[in-house]
Amino acid sequence: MLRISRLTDYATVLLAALAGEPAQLKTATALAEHTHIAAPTVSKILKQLQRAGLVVSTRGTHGGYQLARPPAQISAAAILDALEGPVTLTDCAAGEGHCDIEHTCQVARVWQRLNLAIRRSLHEVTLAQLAGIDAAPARFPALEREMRAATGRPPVRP
Amino acid sequence: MLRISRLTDYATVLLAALAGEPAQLKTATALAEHTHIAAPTVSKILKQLQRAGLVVSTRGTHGGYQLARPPAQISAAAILDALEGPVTLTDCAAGEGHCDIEHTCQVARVWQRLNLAIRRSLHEVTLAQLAGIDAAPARFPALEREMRAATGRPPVRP
DNA sequence: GCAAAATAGCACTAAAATGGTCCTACTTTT
DNA sequence: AAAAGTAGGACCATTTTAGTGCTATTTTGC
Repeated sequence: MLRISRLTDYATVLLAALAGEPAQLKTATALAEHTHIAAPTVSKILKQLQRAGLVVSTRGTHGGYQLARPPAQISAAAILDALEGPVTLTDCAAGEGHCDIEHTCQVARVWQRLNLAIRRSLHEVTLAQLAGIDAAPARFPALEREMRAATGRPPVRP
Repeated sequence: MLRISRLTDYATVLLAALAGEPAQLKTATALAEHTHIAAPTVSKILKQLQRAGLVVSTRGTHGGYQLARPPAQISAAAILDALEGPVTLTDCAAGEGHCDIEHTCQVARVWQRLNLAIRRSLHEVTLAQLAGIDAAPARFPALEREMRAATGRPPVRP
């Protein structure tokens, strides 16, 4: 849990490779060689990314793939959505609660809220940062401090 | 992805039920009836929670389970760890990078950092909040604002 | 106009994680 | 000794995930 699927990880690596020279077309096989990911898998992922509008493809002899937007304009959330669709932390959340403890059970509510917080974080991470071509590294420094302020107590022990 | 397994969700519900009257022993079957989770599954989960030290068990005729600590001292991170072990967002992270783009590829690094931020958030959420018996609701308000400050740019579009 | 080089889309298979069940052993109380 | 409970492990079914293969379709170059 709280895991990124391997294909999604591959996708970020492929996009990072494309982010190197955003203007240049790269073929699926070239990307496969460069990243050491199996060629059919690369193909499959690029098709999904194309459908999601993150890369544009050119067919024909000198065809290939390139980013649809500059790396700073592509968020990690967009990549995850492209590969895995919009995901929720739990499925109980949207369902009709048929457990006896509905009224006292905040569980689903809290998960959903946390889920939203995570999605927002993902939204702030850009491909430029993932690819390491952005001067400003991705940082999440104040999360802990903020959480503590919000919950009004010192951190509990694990 | 970014999903909590159903068993982990069940575990939080069971713990929330136990958090109602922390002093009281509850049997596995009683919890099953109360939460509408299948009895063998409840049993299985409680065993795992016991091994992880989140609940204590008493055997014998009037045995049962109860929380090992007050609800405010049990974090969501501890629950996840108990059910799923310490999780990483990707496995590439700890491995020896054998892709050609190592030097320019920050992918693993960023994922790890995000993973850490999420874990810290989970660490701040207490069972008391999950169970709704705490006056202060779990909130993650400033995450977005903080991220924006950290990355120094306006939010990208999805 | 035809061949080559590329992507597009689909279906299918194999493997792994997940969820759930069952059975047997141990412990405490009556 | 019996009953009520937990402990632990083996086991199976289902679903999800990862990967492969095949057949179009499009563009370039000769």
